[in-house]
Amino acid sequence: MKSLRIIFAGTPEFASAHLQAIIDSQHQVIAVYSQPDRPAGRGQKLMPSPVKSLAIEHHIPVYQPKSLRNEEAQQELAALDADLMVVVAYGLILPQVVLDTPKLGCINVHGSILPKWRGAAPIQRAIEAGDTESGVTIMQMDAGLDTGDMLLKSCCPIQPEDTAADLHDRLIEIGRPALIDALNGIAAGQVHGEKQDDSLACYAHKMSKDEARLDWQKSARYLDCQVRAFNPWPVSITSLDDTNIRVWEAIALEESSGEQPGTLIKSDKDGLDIACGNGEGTLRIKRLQLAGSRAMTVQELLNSKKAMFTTGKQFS
RNA sequence: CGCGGGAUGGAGCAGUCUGGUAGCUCGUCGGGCUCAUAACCCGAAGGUCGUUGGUUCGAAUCCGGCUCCCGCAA
Repeated sequence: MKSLRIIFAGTPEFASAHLQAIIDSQHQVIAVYSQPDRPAGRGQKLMPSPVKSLAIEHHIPVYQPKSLRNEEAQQELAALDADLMVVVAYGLILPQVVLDTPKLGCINVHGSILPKWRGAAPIQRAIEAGDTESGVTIMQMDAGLDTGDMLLKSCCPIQPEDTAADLHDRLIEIGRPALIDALNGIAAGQVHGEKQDDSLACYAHKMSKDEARLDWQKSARYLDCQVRAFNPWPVSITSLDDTNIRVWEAIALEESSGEQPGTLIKSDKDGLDIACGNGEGTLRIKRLQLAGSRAMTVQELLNSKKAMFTTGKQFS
């Protein structure tokens, strides 16, 4: 079977895991594209992306243009003379010129079953929406946002307690072999694209901190999903006594109390039970984090902060 | 030098300002009560107070260096 000369473009860990899979395959990664180093972490130190770090480890040349819209970057890419470009969570828009540059075009690994959840945060939005199934789709890229012809799909269930981190890891597990299958198929000329049905499409908007606050008017069922979708980032928050509390783990209970939404109705080792909107259940917080401290279970926290969580108090 | 909080028995914290040989809640172990218990009662074990220098008669506590953790901001 023919070995493809591949340019890999990606940035976060989801991408680096797929890069590793190609490195371990018979195909050859001739160059890596990743977003420019960004100030990250405390102290705003410049941090290389996971993809860049892995590429350096394997002595693969790294390119970090701010954009692929200018000719200089495009010529640089053309000079690499690649067969195919594999794009995974790169974060830059590829102009048509770039899509046409590699002999076999560009393919993308996307963390959803397209056409559902096109866009930046498919994993998180699927969990937030309460989906019971997810997967990865490998597609031939075109100029639209995740609108290209689908080459291969691999599905998996979403468990009721899955966080975005859990699903992320699972999609990596199924994404790696799927990508290699697709590459082998492409190398053998045996892959055929399938058009997406645009009428079934929906969009997964980028996660933002602004939507992280729990709205106690909403149902327990939804808040349960939100907490899992926002874990590990940006992490749902709520407030008590004017201090922010990050909510790492919570579960919806069926029972409703009739109390005002946001009211703490029970507080013990099992968790903090909080009334939700319109008699729509109760949310039990099981793991949370106060400013300056690590995330911990309610049981641990109550050993010292019992007074902070007396029943009847209002979360906002 | 982006702003800020923190490091104390296995866990979560108090004590630090106003230096004087360590306390709370929980866990663990033993015993008791009970038909029984995750409940209750009695008792016990367990800590070089992150590290390193300094001040002092004496430092968890005051001063300097270092390491690590975390919130904000990105």
